[in-house]
Amino acid sequence: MPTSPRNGVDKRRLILDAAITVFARKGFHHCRVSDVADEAGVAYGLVYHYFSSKEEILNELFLERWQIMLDAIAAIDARDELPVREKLYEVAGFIIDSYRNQPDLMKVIIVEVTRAANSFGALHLGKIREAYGGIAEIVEGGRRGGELKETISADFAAMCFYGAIEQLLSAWIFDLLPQTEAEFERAKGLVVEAICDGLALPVADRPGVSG
Amino acid sequence: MPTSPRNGVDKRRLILDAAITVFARKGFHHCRVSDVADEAGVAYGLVYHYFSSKEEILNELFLERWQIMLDAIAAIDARDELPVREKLYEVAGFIIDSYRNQPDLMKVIIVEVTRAANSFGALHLGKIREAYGGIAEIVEGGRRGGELKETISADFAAMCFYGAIEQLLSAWIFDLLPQTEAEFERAKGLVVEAICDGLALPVADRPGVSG
DNA sequence: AAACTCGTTGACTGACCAGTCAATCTGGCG
DNA sequence: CGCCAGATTGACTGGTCAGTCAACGAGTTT
Repeated sequence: MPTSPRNGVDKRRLILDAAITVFARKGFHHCRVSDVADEAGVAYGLVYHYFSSKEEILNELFLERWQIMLDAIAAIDARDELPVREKLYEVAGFIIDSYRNQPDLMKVIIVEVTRAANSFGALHLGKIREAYGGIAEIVEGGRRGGELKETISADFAAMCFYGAIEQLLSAWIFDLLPQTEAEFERAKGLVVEAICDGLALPVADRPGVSG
Repeated sequence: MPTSPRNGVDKRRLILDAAITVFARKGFHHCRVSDVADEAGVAYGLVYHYFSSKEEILNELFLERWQIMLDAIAAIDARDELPVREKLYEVAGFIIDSYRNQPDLMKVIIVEVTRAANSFGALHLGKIREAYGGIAEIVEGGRRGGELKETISADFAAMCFYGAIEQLLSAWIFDLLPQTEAEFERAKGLVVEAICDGLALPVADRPGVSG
């Protein structure tokens, strides 16, 4: 797996970045390896010098980014001084910022990997499960601390939380929701509020029936 | 678009059902049209007698099922006597039962269509948007009736709700959660509780600090 | 029974494309 | 310089597969 750049340019990185663009634009299955090579401004064969197959490129993109997220989740959970709600806010914030900074990459990961895990190896399923697990850890901490209720299992709660975030990203990816800086920031708080406090108005606050 | 069966058997239906099985097992992109034909016990060419392309089969499967769901959501929303919470329970129940009764079909729809809407025409995006819209209508009704809070928009709330459910199905599809009758039933209530009441323990109920 | 309709068959083709490979280039080193 | 290692090139191949099509067959009509 050679990595040393001939001149100042890391061609391997160039190919990975080109793949992000191309996979995001045309979809993994609808693009050719030559599209990636062209986008990278590199000869067709060079792609196979650095990667053993088209799928390995996708693999690499996924694993690289996913690991960063797993580490971030673990780091957030380790900050014992934070209340759960803020930990969850940090997690939502991290994922949303990931999309803000690298929308194409996140699009590829969500559209081509996260929901297509059957086409790929069990490797990815394991990694995805780890993310659930990390969030579940945070929830578990909140339950132990008496901040979260016990009626909903940590795993189930983590799933709802992650599901809401992924749906949010999907909505952005498919242009069903506006993508402005303000919206990104607002969404962080909203998703935490929705999941932590729920949608229901507390009975005490409800208007009288004759209202 | 011919439909009349030669003998008692509707070959078109046979092909559609075979496609569900094959798409679910190998994935849309990783199976051949001949796999579908074989599974249906039908000649290769007959597939093209009833459908103009491989994609049209997937189209048909998606639209057929999705429309049923859209109608169900609208029907649930129309039952004015129900409180929002029960409407949402009905929606969650409908989708979960859809998976219980036709796991392969739901797997295909979620894995190949719902999250891959970029590969397909805007037709599907519109339909998916309609589902969000239908749920948002229900939420909107709940807000008008003073049952749900106003701080979270109906669209955003609908997205969280649908996202949680889809993540739940995904977890079943990829075998990350047990799939028993009891689990299916329990999940219906849990997802509504999580989304309506949230995960947080009301402050009043929290144990004392010196607990 | 001849003619017609249309469901049904499966071999075939034409295009596409992932992956290979032999040749070429470039820079470093003795 | 002469040689080597590794980066880079792009034409080529081998296999795959979606979609076509000419022929066949089983009812139906006249």
